[in-house]
Amino acid sequence: MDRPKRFPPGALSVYFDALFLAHGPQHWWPGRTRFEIIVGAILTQNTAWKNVARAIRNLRHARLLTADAIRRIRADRLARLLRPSGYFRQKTRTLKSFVRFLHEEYQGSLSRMFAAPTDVLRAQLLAVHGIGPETADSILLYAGQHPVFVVDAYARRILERHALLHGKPGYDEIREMLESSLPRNHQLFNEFHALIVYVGKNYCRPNNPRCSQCCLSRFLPQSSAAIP
DNA sequence: TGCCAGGCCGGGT
DNA sequence: ACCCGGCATGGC
Repeated sequence: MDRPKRFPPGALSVYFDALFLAHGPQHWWPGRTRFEIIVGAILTQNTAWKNVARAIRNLRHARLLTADAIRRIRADRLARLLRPSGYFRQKTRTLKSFVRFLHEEYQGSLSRMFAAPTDVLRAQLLAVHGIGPETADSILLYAGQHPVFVVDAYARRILERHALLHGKPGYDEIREMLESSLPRNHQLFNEFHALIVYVGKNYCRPNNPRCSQCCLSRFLPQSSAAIP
């Protein structure tokens, strides 16, 4: 069992500084409460945020942005409200599963839940139907301030574009590479992931020649900076 | 008009 | 251990 692979020393820190200087703080995650952040993390699975915002607005108007309210509401009514976010039957089931878990394991208390050790809570979240690695880590980081790096499609694409991933690393391998190449600081992981999403949305898109804007290659040794 | 968006699961090799 | 189809809506 060897040490996780790492990125070139210092490269990620310099990249982060450049992104932050260029684009400023992103104030993530969008959401007024921890529970709303969790709901957003579930609803945004493979879905444009604009659609998620609609569904969250529906929940807010129906006063359903608490775990207890979601636990008590009928599934068919919840599903109607979630409709704009897509996959609404799946997401109804996932939300219901999460609040049941929260109720049974932590008496419905997010404070108690987030007081659990990161690795324990991560495993528990992954056991909830509909919550996978990215959703679990988004919940841990953005709602709970646990220091985990969220690996999403944007992060993967940017790293692949710059030939920083060798072979076909899985989610956890990429996450460990990122976490072990940076100070383990939840505020850094928060801002870094948010900036990656910003750059991914605006520049580093498939077939976009302006992908040079995502800049990562400028901060790497020539040997690892080859862009496909 | 098709293609895509801040994934995840289950069944098949 | 991978690979794939299904899940669904709204925007560009």
